[in-house]
Amino acid sequence: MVKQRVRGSTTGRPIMALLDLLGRRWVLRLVWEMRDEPRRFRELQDAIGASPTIVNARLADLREAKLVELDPESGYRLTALGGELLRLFLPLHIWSEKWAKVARPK
Amino acid sequence: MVKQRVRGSTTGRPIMALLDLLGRRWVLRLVWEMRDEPRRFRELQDAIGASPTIVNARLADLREAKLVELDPESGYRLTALGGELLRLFLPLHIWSEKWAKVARPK
DNA sequence: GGGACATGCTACATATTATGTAGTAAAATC
DNA sequence: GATTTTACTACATAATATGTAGCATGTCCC
Repeated sequence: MVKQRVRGSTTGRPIMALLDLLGRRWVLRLVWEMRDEPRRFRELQDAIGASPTIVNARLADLREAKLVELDPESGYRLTALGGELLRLFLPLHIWSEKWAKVARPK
Repeated sequence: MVKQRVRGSTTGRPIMALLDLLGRRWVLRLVWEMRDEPRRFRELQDAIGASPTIVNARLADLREAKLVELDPESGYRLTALGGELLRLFLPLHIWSEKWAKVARPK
């Protein structure tokens, strides 16, 4: 699964590449599931309820992006870089509670 | 396109619903393209390079989530709520530059 | 009033991506 | 050496996105 360019972008600007990566199905959920501690492949699979095929593919994307790494001892975990990204996302948790009161998304 | 439940989640927790919405293809890009000013349907379509079918579907998702609204005078724009979400995302812009130096994602 | 244009949006055949289920291979544990 | 746990792959089916064409409404302009 080799791609020559950033999906959906001709600019190659980092923010576009990042939004593209984060916009792939299950990527945000995977990062979220790893927020507290390392998780095993099957744990992640069960937690998000996706097929092993796609869990594996997305973990590969995240590892290539240096956001996630596999520690054989403990499982998949966020890298230092991945941890930084997660911290940027943490405010979403609180905000989502407020948002849920206004909108009821499908 | 009616769904009974939040995709990929049985909990219904707001953060899961939010991550699900933001994880749909083109959603993050669409929000990003509206960051500065309202954009027309075709502008958005051209900017992100997706098909009108899916642009329309994602705009519908975003409108239903009260993050985006259509002003006939100026085009699609972020709601107050959508603006709040965007502000939470702005740090990503700077961070992505740093990230790009370390990882070269496909 | 009639043509040109911009608007949001739909139709639909094709291509891409995800699912669901089964299974492989290697290492650890009993 | 058999069972269990581990990451991961195969592959047929289903869901989703693409690409292209076009519709319907409104406004501008002569």
